[in-house]
Amino acid sequence: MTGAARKPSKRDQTVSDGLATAIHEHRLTPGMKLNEDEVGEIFGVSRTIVRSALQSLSHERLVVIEPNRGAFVAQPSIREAREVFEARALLEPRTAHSAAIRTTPADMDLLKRHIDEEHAAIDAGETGRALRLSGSFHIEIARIADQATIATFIGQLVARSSLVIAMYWRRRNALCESHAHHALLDALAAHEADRAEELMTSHLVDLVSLLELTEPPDGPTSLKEALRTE
Amino acid sequence: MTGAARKPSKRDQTVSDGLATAIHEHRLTPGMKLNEDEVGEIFGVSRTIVRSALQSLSHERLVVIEPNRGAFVAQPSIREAREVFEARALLEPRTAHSAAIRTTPADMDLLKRHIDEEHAAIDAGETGRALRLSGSFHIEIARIADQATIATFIGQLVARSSLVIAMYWRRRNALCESHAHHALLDALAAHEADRAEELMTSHLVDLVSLLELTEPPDGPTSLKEALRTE
DNA sequence: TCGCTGATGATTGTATACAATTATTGCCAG
DNA sequence: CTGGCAATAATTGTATACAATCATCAGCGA
Repeated sequence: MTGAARKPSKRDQTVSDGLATAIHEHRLTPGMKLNEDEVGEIFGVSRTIVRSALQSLSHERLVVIEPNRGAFVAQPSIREAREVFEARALLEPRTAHSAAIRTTPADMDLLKRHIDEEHAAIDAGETGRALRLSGSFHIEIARIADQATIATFIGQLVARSSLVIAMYWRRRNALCESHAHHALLDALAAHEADRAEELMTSHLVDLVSLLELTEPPDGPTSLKEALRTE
Repeated sequence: MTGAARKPSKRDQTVSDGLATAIHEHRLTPGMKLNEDEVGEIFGVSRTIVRSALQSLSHERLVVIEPNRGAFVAQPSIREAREVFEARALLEPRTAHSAAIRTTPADMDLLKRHIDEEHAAIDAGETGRALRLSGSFHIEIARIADQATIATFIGQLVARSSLVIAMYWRRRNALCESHAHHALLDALAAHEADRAEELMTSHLVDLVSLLELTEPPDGPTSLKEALRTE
């Protein structure tokens, strides 16, 4: 349930969802090459479908397509990383505000279950899954705010954040942010919109502070990529 | 120069730019069917390219792809229309703020020339072109703000606004908004960030006020569309 | 006349074949 | 042994062919 959007005829969606999930869970890491034949064989579809899915992901900036060279998992620059979180800082707090006003008991149940899953994933050591769920939490809030357009943007930003985290999050001391999510949950439950807004703001600030956006990113995945002059 | 983004191998871009421009200029109106063979023949490319371009436009919500039925110019609902301008209200004022701080003389020249072109188009009665240029003005400001990520979002919103205007702008008494753009220009030139922010806010409010978002939209383009039960 | 059903035609969905481009490897001159 | 170059292989870009789905309409029966 990443994003309820257009419908490029189902099979494209399967492939791009599969790839997107793998990226969210850091199983596909920045810079990796996505060979069309290979991907096609994995999902049991032809290159036509794969190309369609890759273009879709490229539009969301999860993948970069270099003409005649192929598709690669995106490697957001430090600047891009900053921009992504600046955009989130612009969109998410107000969205949390709106969400706090509209949160229904059903929404609360969903969010609670979400956090539980997140904890379970952390306890089970499935950091990849935990990370993806952590992002979904933000998307869920955007959905509750009932602003589909903004929710779409936030969805894209969360997805890109996953790449940023993969590249710039050096200190991997477990996702300590679950506390922040809990606090947000409380504010939403109490319909305290202003508090929710503030909590979201500081939560995002915290996230950025956990990144190391002053140094160049990790070395590339493969030697080839390392020695490319681009 | 609508958007400097990914590069799906040049030819897709040509087609999708062509279609997008036509939509911006209201030569393609909401609900129109975009037949793949037809479009392909017009641009001299195969359906492969056309489909790629259509998917791209569908991702930006300018086009809606209905599985097994084809691609149509999007018909934003009243709700979508509101959301688009709410999102703009969230993004553009702060962007104008940033832009005011960073505007260079070169930027000013560009914006001035832009406004001149806009006026020329209005005087020449080319309302379509005027409308497109009016949108580009906003995009230009986002570019000046030097936030590529947010600029991309604004670009999409401006594009969708064009559809909203096509559907909901009943009173077509010339684009009187050029005054607002002039005022913005002045604020940018003077680096008065706060004023630029306020001007942008009120400009967007004005724009929305010119729309009629209380009634259902215009009748469909063709009888077929009219009688569809969707 | 109205409504249903089945055949026909048009359009989209997918796979595959071929062309163009890029990457790799082996070879030879220096 | 090194560096450049040419041949080969691998991969992407595009067009086309075929399959699947949907729209249209004629024909039939009520």
